Amino acid sequence: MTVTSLHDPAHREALWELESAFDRGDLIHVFGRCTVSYEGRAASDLGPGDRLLLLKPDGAALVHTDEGHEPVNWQPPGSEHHAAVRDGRLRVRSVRTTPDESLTVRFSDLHQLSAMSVTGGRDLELHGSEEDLRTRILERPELVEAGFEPRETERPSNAGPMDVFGVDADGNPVVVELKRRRVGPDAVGQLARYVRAVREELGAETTGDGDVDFAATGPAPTDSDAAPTDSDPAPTDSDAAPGDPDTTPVVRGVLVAPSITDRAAERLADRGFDHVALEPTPGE
Amino acid sequence: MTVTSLHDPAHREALWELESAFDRGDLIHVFGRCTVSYEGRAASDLGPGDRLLLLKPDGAALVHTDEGHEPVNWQPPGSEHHAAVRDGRLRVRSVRTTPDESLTVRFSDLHQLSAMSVTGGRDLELHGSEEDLRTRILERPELVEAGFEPRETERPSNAGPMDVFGVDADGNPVVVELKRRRVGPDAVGQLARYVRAVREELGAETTGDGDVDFAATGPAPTDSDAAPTDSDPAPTDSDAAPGDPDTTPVVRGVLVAPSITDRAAERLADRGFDHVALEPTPGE
DNA sequence: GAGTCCATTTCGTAC
DNA sequence: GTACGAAGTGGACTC
Repeated sequence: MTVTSLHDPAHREALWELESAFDRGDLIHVFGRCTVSYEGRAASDLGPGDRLLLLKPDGAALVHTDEGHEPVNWQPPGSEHHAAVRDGRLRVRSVRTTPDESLTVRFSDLHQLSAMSVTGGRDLELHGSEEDLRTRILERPELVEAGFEPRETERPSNAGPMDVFGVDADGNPVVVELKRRRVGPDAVGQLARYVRAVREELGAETTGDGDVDFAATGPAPTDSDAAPTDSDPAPTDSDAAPGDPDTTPVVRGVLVAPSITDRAAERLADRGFDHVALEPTPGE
Repeated sequence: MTVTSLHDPAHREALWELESAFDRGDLIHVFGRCTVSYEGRAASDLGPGDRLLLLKPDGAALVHTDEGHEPVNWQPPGSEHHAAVRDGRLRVRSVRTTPDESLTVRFSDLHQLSAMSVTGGRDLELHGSEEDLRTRILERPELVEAGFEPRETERPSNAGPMDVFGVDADGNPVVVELKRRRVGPDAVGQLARYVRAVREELGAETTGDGDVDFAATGPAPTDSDAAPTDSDPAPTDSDAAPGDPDTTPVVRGVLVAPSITDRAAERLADRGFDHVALEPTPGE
């Protein structure tokens, strides 16, 4: 028997079944009229209504109405479920710590209670993620631009790890930020942080260590010193190449995403960065 | 009768019940062994296992395993549910457009099917959100700092709407960014965009329109956003009146959040912005 | 519709 | 545990 189901159970009857379902590690479904209150990172109250309460053996609790993708209230995995009868009514409380949070469901009517034993795979194979985009680029770097050579992924920096780090055809360092979908200005800010970190590194260290031979200048000039590539003959507003090429470390920023918003494009242009339109998987 | 429940139904029996439950607008729960496949913005496959499929009358579909807060697969509200029997097995498909996406659940075994009619409130009263923090500040501006005067909320700008805009005791414009919880460097970037936008506005328009009388500087230099660097040696806060007070519009940035990460603090200092530690609701 | 930003985001992962 | 970023993010709201 993999499913135990009670129809319109008495509250105390439901309590017994709940307790034993907790012990069995079942997935539990309680449908009935209830109020819900939550207190923790925030606080909330929900008046009377019919809802579905899902209690998982890993501690997760979900309260669903008949609308929406998201549960109206919930408790994350790792919580502890407790059931009791107070004033003749079933009360289910799910509690966790760090942060201290508790979810309380008070039932006035119980329509159905089911306890289900669950077996089988939980691993999802997902395609089209940012990781797929990275793989695609590492296998075909020319999709970024002709002559691009990836050198590192998740390269650490003061601003955190950057998605892909490499060099262009001219040997200039290139920071690549990947997004699996259309992006707004925030992604440009993220890219800018990484580029800035690399510029500071090169400016500070003044070392051409490793196989990438960068000349070093003083601290990176104000900005907008990205190098125009041949294929990109006019970065909208780069007051290009002011100083001696020999002493100019050009750290470029490239945002790879299927598309970008206008505002993102502006910000990208401000910084002298490039956008490469690319999807995580080769469409069709 | 608010609940219809079938125990170990035949697949065709389940199909009939599903169809009529769709018609009734019921909340539907199907528990059984199944495989799941999704295709749309991304694509995924899930091997055989016991799962709970929740079908809502608004078009939402959720596939839950016995673990996790998040459904392993889903379809958002607005989708259309279709059920059929293929090769003697129940197949449920949920489809939507814009973007084109479909979720397919193929059952090999049906353990239980329930259809529930749902009535009652769905409105949640939530406390402790960013909006509560804004309300708190508008009612007690001194929590930001002595002499602070809020002038506008959701003030529009080139960089989007800023949470709170006002002036400090010296009449300097202040951009306030609110966060209900501890924040990282991204929030500083967001604040910086707004401050930059206001600076450009003041620089560009050179008009003291409205009741706030700001003088104007030249337009912000090319970058000024990502390059605090050397030329901008950490005006820790209110580097008050360096030049002629008459021609110096000091646009300040204030991040209001319960706490911030180290990196965020660095970035904040770089920009010369301030942090005010404040919770959405008065503690206790 | 697209753009922008909040969220009790959740989730994974590295430090 | 904290920090940081991805997500089929979802959801609300504006333009």
